[in-house]
Amino acid sequence: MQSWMSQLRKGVTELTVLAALRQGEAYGYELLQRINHIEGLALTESTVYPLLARLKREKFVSVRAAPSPSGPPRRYYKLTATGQKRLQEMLSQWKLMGNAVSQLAEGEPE
Amino acid sequence: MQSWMSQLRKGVTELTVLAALRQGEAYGYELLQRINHIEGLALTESTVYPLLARLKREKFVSVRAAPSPSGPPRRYYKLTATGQKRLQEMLSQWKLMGNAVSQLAEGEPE
DNA sequence: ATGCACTACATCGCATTATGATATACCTGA
DNA sequence: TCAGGTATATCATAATGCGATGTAGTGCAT
Repeated sequence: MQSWMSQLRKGVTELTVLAALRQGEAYGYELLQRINHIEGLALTESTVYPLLARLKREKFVSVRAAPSPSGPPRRYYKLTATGQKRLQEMLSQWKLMGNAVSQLAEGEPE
Repeated sequence: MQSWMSQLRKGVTELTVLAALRQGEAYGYELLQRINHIEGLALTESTVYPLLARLKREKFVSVRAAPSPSGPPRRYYKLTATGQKRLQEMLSQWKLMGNAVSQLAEGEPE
Protein backbone atom coordinates (compact mmCIF):
# COMPACT_ATOMS: atom_id res chain seq x y z
CA MET A 1 0.00 0.00 0.00
CA GLN A 2 1.03 3.58 -0.49
CA SER A 3 3.17 3.02 -3.51
CA TRP A 4 4.36 6.61 -3.44
CA MET A 5 6.47 5.83 -0.41
CA SER A 6 8.48 3.41 -2.52
CA GLN A 7 9.09 6.21 -4.93
CA LEU A 8 10.04 8.67 -2.23
CA ARG A 9 12.57 6.13 -1.04
CA LYS A 10 14.19 5.68 -4.44
CA GLY A 11 17.64 7.11 -4.35
CA VAL A 12 17.24 8.08 -0.73
CA THR A 13 17.79 4.46 0.14
CA GLU A 14 21.30 4.53 -1.20
CA LEU A 15 21.95 7.71 0.72
CA THR A 16 20.56 6.09 3.84
CA VAL A 17 22.74 3.02 3.58
CA LEU A 18 25.88 5.00 2.87
CA ALA A 19 25.09 7.25 5.81
CA ALA A 20 24.49 4.29 8.08
CA LEU A 21 27.90 2.95 7.13
CA ARG A 22 29.50 6.15 8.28
CA GLN A 23 29.26 4.76 11.80
CA GLY A 24 31.60 1.99 10.78
CA GLU A 25 31.43 -1.29 8.94
CA ALA A 26 28.35 -3.46 9.21
CA TYR A 27 26.81 -6.50 7.60
CA GLY A 28 23.54 -6.42 5.71
CA TYR A 29 21.28 -7.81 8.36
CA GLU A 30 22.77 -5.44 10.89
CA LEU A 31 22.30 -2.46 8.60
CA LEU A 32 18.65 -3.40 8.24
CA GLN A 33 18.17 -3.16 11.97
CA ARG A 34 20.35 -0.11 12.35
CA ILE A 35 18.17 1.62 9.78
CA ASN A 36 14.75 0.24 10.60
CA HIS A 37 14.70 1.27 14.21
CA ILE A 38 14.71 4.87 13.02
CA GLU A 39 11.31 6.42 12.46
CA GLY A 40 10.65 7.31 8.86
CA LEU A 41 12.82 4.58 7.40
CA ALA A 42 11.78 1.05 6.53
CA LEU A 43 13.74 -1.28 4.32
CA THR A 44 13.65 -4.99 3.65
CA GLU A 45 16.24 -7.55 2.65
CA SER A 46 15.00 -7.35 -0.94
CA THR A 47 16.11 -3.76 -1.02
CA VAL A 48 19.28 -3.87 0.98
CA TYR A 49 21.10 -6.89 -0.41
CA PRO A 50 20.88 -5.92 -4.08
CA LEU A 51 21.81 -2.38 -3.12
CA LEU A 52 24.89 -3.52 -1.23
CA ALA A 53 25.89 -5.64 -4.19
CA ARG A 54 25.63 -2.62 -6.44
CA LEU A 55 27.55 -0.38 -4.06
CA LYS A 56 30.30 -2.93 -4.00
CA ARG A 57 30.31 -3.21 -7.79
CA GLU A 58 30.66 0.56 -7.99
CA LYS A 59 33.41 0.52 -5.37
CA PHE A 60 31.63 2.67 -2.84
CA VAL A 61 32.04 -0.06 -0.27
CA SER A 62 34.50 -2.87 0.33
CA VAL A 63 33.58 -6.27 1.67
CA ARG A 64 35.01 -8.64 4.22
CA ALA A 65 33.57 -11.99 5.24
CA ALA A 66 33.47 -13.27 8.80
CA PRO A 67 31.81 -16.22 10.49
CA SER A 68 28.66 -15.64 12.48
CA PRO A 69 27.98 -17.21 15.87
CA SER A 70 24.34 -17.54 14.96
CA GLY A 71 23.94 -18.27 11.30
CA PRO A 72 25.62 -18.17 7.90
CA PRO A 73 28.79 -16.12 7.44
CA ARG A 74 28.36 -12.39 7.66
CA ARG A 75 29.53 -10.01 4.97
CA TYR A 76 30.84 -6.80 6.45
CA TYR A 77 30.63 -3.71 4.29
CA LYS A 78 32.76 -0.64 4.76
CA LEU A 79 32.79 2.76 3.07
CA THR A 80 35.69 3.36 0.69
CA ALA A 81 37.14 6.82 0.09
CA THR A 82 35.07 7.00 -3.08
CA GLY A 83 32.05 6.00 -1.09
CA GLN A 84 32.55 8.78 1.40
CA LYS A 85 32.88 11.26 -1.41
CA ARG A 86 29.67 9.98 -2.94
CA LEU A 87 27.92 10.22 0.39
CA GLN A 88 28.93 13.87 0.72
CA GLU A 89 27.73 14.65 -2.78
CA MET A 90 24.38 13.01 -2.22
CA LEU A 91 24.03 14.64 1.15
CA SER A 92 24.63 18.09 -0.22
CA GLN A 93 22.16 17.59 -3.05
CA TRP A 94 19.68 16.15 -0.59
CA LYS A 95 19.94 19.23 1.57
CA LEU A 96 19.47 21.49 -1.40
CA MET A 97 16.33 19.61 -2.30
CA GLY A 98 15.16 19.81 1.27
CA ASN A 99 15.49 23.56 1.30
CA ALA A 100 13.78 23.82 -2.05
CA VAL A 101 10.81 21.76 -0.90
CA SER A 102 10.51 23.75 2.30
CA GLN A 103 10.62 26.94 0.33
CA LEU A 104 7.78 25.75 -1.87
CA ALA A 105 5.75 24.19 0.89
CA GLU A 106 6.01 27.04 3.30
CA GLY A 107 5.50 29.78 0.79
CA GLU A 108 2.16 31.38 1.59
CA PRO A 109 -0.71 29.71 -0.25
CA GLU A 110 -2.77 32.34 -1.99
CA MET B 1 25.16 12.17 -16.22
CA GLN B 2 24.83 11.54 -12.54
CA SER B 3 21.98 9.11 -12.86
CA TRP B 4 21.58 9.00 -9.11
CA MET B 5 20.10 12.47 -9.18
CA SER B 6 17.23 11.13 -11.26
CA GLN B 7 16.69 8.55 -8.59
CA LEU B 8 16.86 11.06 -5.78
CA ARG B 9 14.20 13.03 -7.58
CA LYS B 10 11.81 10.12 -7.87
CA GLY B 11 8.79 10.74 -5.77
CA VAL B 12 10.15 14.08 -4.68
CA THR B 13 9.10 15.44 -8.02
CA GLU B 14 5.46 14.75 -7.27
CA LEU B 15 5.86 16.40 -3.90
CA THR B 16 7.51 19.37 -5.55
CA VAL B 17 4.77 19.87 -8.09
CA LEU B 18 2.01 19.52 -5.53
CA ALA B 19 3.81 21.99 -3.28
CA ALA B 20 4.26 24.44 -6.14
CA LEU B 21 0.53 24.29 -6.77
CA ARG B 22 -0.13 25.35 -3.23
CA GLN B 23 0.52 28.89 -4.37
CA GLY B 24 -2.48 28.63 -6.65
CA GLU B 25 -3.35 27.18 -10.01
CA ALA B 26 -0.78 27.12 -12.75
CA TYR B 27 -0.21 25.61 -16.16
CA GLY B 28 2.58 23.17 -16.90
CA TYR B 29 5.00 25.51 -18.56
CA GLU B 30 4.54 28.00 -15.76
CA LEU B 31 5.13 25.33 -13.13
CA LEU B 32 8.37 24.42 -14.84
CA GLN B 33 9.62 27.97 -14.44
CA ARG B 34 8.22 28.36 -10.97
CA ILE B 35 10.13 25.26 -9.95
CA ASN B 36 13.31 25.58 -11.98
CA HIS B 37 14.30 28.97 -10.68
CA ILE B 38 14.78 27.37 -7.28
CA GLU B 39 18.23 25.99 -6.57
CA GLY B 40 18.30 22.25 -6.13
CA LEU B 41 15.38 21.56 -8.43
CA ALA B 42 15.51 20.90 -12.15
CA LEU B 43 12.68 19.44 -14.16
CA THR B 44 11.90 19.22 -17.84
CA GLU B 45 8.71 18.98 -19.84
CA SER B 46 9.20 15.25 -20.18
CA THR B 47 8.84 14.95 -16.46
CA VAL B 48 6.17 17.49 -15.72
CA TYR B 49 3.56 16.76 -18.35
CA PRO B 50 3.25 13.04 -17.72
CA LEU B 51 3.23 13.76 -14.02
CA LEU B 52 0.44 16.28 -14.32
CA ALA B 53 -1.54 13.81 -16.40
CA ARG B 54 -1.14 11.23 -13.67
CA LEU B 55 -2.06 13.65 -10.90
CA LYS B 56 -5.20 14.51 -12.80
CA ARG B 57 -6.02 10.84 -13.35
CA GLU B 58 -5.66 10.29 -9.62
CA LYS B 59 -7.77 13.35 -8.86
CA PHE B 60 -5.14 15.25 -6.96
CA VAL B 61 -5.57 18.14 -9.36
CA SER B 62 -8.36 19.50 -11.51
CA VAL B 63 -7.86 21.01 -14.92
CA ARG B 64 -9.20 24.04 -16.72
CA ALA B 65 -8.28 25.13 -20.23
CA ALA B 66 -7.74 28.74 -21.21
CA PRO B 67 -6.41 30.42 -24.32
CA SER B 68 -2.88 31.76 -24.30
CA PRO B 69 -1.90 35.14 -25.69
CA SER B 70 1.36 33.66 -26.88
CA GLY B 71 0.90 30.06 -27.93
CA PRO B 72 -1.35 27.05 -27.76
CA PRO B 73 -4.11 26.91 -25.11
CA ARG B 74 -2.88 26.61 -21.56
CA ARG B 75 -4.07 23.92 -19.19
CA TYR B 76 -4.39 25.25 -15.69
CA TYR B 77 -3.99 22.74 -12.86
CA LYS B 78 -5.35 23.25 -9.40
CA LEU B 79 -5.04 21.23 -6.19
CA THR B 80 -8.18 19.37 -5.17
CA ALA B 81 -9.01 18.67 -1.53
CA THR B 82 -7.63 15.17 -2.03
CA GLY B 83 -4.53 16.68 -3.52
CA GLN B 84 -3.96 18.90 -0.51
CA LYS B 85 -4.35 15.93 1.76
CA ARG B 86 -1.84 13.98 -0.28
CA LEU B 87 0.56 16.88 -0.18
CA GLN B 88 0.38 16.98 3.60
CA GLU B 89 0.95 13.25 3.85
CA MET B 90 3.95 13.36 1.57
CA LEU B 91 5.32 16.39 3.32
CA SER B 92 5.13 14.76 6.72
CA GLN B 93 6.81 11.59 5.46
CA TRP B 94 9.42 13.69 3.72
CA LYS B 95 10.23 15.48 6.93
CA LEU B 96 10.48 12.21 8.81
CA MET B 97 12.92 10.95 6.23
CA GLY B 98 14.84 14.18 6.44
CA ASN B 99 15.26 13.81 10.16
CA ALA B 100 16.23 10.19 9.78
CA VAL B 101 18.91 10.96 7.23
CA SER B 102 20.27 13.80 9.36
CA GLN B 103 20.34 11.51 12.33
CA LEU B 104 22.35 8.94 10.40
CA ALA B 105 24.60 11.40 8.64
CA GLU B 106 25.41 13.49 11.64
CA GLY B 107 25.85 10.66 14.06
CA GLU B 108 29.50 10.58 14.95
CA PRO B 109 31.52 8.40 12.61
CA GLU B 110 33.56 6.01 14.67
C1' DA C 1 15.17 -36.59 15.67
C1' DT C 2 12.09 -33.26 14.28
C1' DG C 3 10.30 -29.01 13.84
C1' DC C 4 10.35 -24.16 14.61
C1' DA C 5 12.32 -19.64 14.98
C1' DC C 6 15.89 -16.55 14.30
C1' DT C 7 19.93 -15.19 11.85
C1' DA C 8 21.95 -14.15 7.28
C1' DC C 9 22.36 -13.96 2.50
C1' DA C 10 20.57 -13.95 -2.29
C1' DT C 11 17.72 -13.70 -6.75
C1' DC C 12 13.64 -13.06 -9.79
C1' DG C 13 10.07 -10.37 -11.60
C1' DC C 14 6.93 -6.63 -11.41
C1' DA C 15 5.49 -1.82 -10.92
C1' DT C 16 6.70 2.82 -10.92
C1' DT C 17 8.92 6.86 -12.35
C1' DA C 18 12.38 10.38 -14.45
C1' DT C 19 14.18 11.78 -18.69
C1' DG C 20 16.17 12.30 -23.56
C1' DA C 21 14.27 12.48 -28.02
C1' DT C 22 10.84 13.78 -30.78
C1' DA C 23 6.54 15.86 -32.58
C1' DT C 24 2.91 19.29 -32.94
C1' DA C 25 0.89 23.85 -32.80
C1' DC C 26 0.26 28.88 -31.81
C1' DC C 27 2.19 33.49 -32.02
C1' DT C 28 5.47 37.37 -33.11
C1' DG C 29 9.09 39.70 -35.31
C1' DA C 30 12.88 39.82 -38.70
C1' DT D 1 9.12 32.56 -44.77
C1' DC D 2 11.69 31.36 -41.14
C1' DA D 3 13.42 31.36 -36.50
C1' DG D 4 12.47 31.31 -31.77
C1' DG D 5 9.72 31.47 -27.70
C1' DT D 6 5.44 29.54 -25.79
C1' DA D 7 2.82 25.33 -24.66
C1' DT D 8 1.49 20.60 -24.67
C1' DA D 9 2.21 15.65 -25.43
C1' DT D 10 4.06 10.77 -26.24
C1' DC D 11 7.50 7.06 -26.67
C1' DA D 12 11.26 4.24 -25.25
C1' DT D 13 14.69 3.46 -22.00
C1' DA D 14 17.06 3.06 -17.59
C1' DA D 15 16.86 2.70 -12.57
C1' DT D 16 15.36 1.08 -8.52
C1' DG D 17 12.27 -0.50 -4.50
C1' DC D 18 10.02 -4.46 -3.00
C1' DG D 19 7.05 -8.76 -2.53
C1' DA D 20 7.81 -13.52 -3.07
C1' DT D 21 10.71 -17.10 -2.71
C1' DG D 22 14.75 -19.98 -1.67
C1' DT D 23 18.88 -21.56 0.88
C1' DA D 24 21.63 -22.33 4.91
C1' DG D 25 23.47 -22.17 9.75
C1' DT D 26 22.39 -22.20 14.75
C1' DG D 27 19.96 -23.36 18.89
C1' DC D 28 15.89 -24.60 21.48
C1' DA D 29 11.75 -26.97 22.68
C1' DT D 30 8.82 -31.04 21.86
